Amino acid sequence: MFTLSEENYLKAIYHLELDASKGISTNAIAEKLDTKASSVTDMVKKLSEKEVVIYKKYKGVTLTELGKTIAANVVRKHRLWEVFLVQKLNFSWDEVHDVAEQLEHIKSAKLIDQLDSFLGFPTHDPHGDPIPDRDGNLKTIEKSLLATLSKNESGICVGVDDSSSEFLQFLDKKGITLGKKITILDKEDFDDSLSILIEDRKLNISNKIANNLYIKKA
Amino acid sequence: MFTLSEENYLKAIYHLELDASKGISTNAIAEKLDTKASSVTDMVKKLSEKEVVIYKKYKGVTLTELGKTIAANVVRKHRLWEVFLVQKLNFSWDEVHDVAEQLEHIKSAKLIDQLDSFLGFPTHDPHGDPIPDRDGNLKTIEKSLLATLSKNESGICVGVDDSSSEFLQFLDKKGITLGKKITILDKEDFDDSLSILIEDRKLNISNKIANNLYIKKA
DNA sequence: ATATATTTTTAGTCAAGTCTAAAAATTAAT
DNA sequence: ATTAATTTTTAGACTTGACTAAAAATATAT
Ligand SMILES: [Mn+2]
Ligand SMILES: [Mn+2]
Ligand SMILES: [Mn+2]
Ligand SMILES: [Mn+2]
Repeated sequence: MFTLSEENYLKAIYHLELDASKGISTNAIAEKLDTKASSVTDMVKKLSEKEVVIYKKYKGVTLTELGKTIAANVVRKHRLWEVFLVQKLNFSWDEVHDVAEQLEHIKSAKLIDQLDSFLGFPTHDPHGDPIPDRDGNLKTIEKSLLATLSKNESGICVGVDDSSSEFLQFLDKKGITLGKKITILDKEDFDDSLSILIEDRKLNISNKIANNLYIKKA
Repeated sequence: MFTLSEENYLKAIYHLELDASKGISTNAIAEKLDTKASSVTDMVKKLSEKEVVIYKKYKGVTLTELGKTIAANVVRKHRLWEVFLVQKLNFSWDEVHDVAEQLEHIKSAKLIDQLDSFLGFPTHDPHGDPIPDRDGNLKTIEKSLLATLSKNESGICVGVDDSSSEFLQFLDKKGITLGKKITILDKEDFDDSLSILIEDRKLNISNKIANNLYIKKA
């Protein structure tokens, strides 16, 4: 059994490994968990003892298969709870993360299986992130940052990169939500801003926004 | 903000105060929480610092109004989650307690309000225990132990005293569930066992069982 | 290649929560 | 009213997870 802290470390390493081929550095973990590098070193030794990470001094850390499974399961729980909060309890997508951070540590296999079923076996959370299955596998869909699309290309908005509540609330204000069709009308070379058509409405968005929105090309 | 441990102590004291007029003893709390008296003394001092209990050395402890409110809210969460597990996730009444022990510590006012609403503002949990409202008030219904009813009296089964999973599974096996009508057909002086009619079925039950079942008299 | 900067680890400390063993206070029994 | 038994508190220690400051290792720059 793993403590709340251990689970959070495993999850952090899991997320960091998704876009990093080498071993994960002490500092990277410390930054992600908003803690100190010395604390990370301590914990990483303990996780290594428990055989959920491989750790060589000064060389960074990688998850073992067991570690990966445990981390994926925490992520699975986090995302299923987020779906629950949005679909059943009328939370908006910018309100769910902090509560899910707590709920992801509840221990009960039956609870999570039944929740999954109750929600109709969702494949993605409210931010478009994939939900790992019971074995920790996640099927990623083909998606591109809106900023990488060319003029006249179009697709469906399927996710966000930054899921801070500030960004999500901004999207709400602009009427940008998952599932909507977006077409690039024009790209401005000067500041890389975009003129887009969202459903049937015209909108100008900055490059910063376009770099945080995922589109599944049509 | 209160830690998980502090919440568990407050809840234990809350439950103990329900049937005890004097101050709650260190030992009683230790037994309820399956911990040592010395640990209780330490924690009780801390709770006293935080003004959620009144504590005088060797004199036991009582909850302050603030302490009562916090404890009642934990109980509210515990029982609402139990309802959720049974009504929405198909748990049986003997499976919910341990998971609810974890869920009761999740911190989010919105979560619990929405859950309450989602469940249709239930007044009682799956074991017949009342659910405190947002202010910590609970309306107790008139109920009597089955063992105290006289021959030919009848009523509805509305709760259990012992809610261990062993007892609950025993009741399941005998077909005794909340909401069913029970009539006393006969009482055996020799061993205080009862012959009862449950709905339209005849059943013999021991005094031990009858002392753990609550009936709302017809 | 050597010096400088950065990263990582170690060493020592701390708070929360628990424990055991011993001392002190209270309660019960003679 | 003493003595004996029980309950409660204190004292000291341990574990987890964090921190600061200093030392050691690695990476970068001249
Ligand atoms: Mn989240
Ligand atoms: Mn998410
Ligand atoms: Mn319960
Ligand atoms: Mn209950």
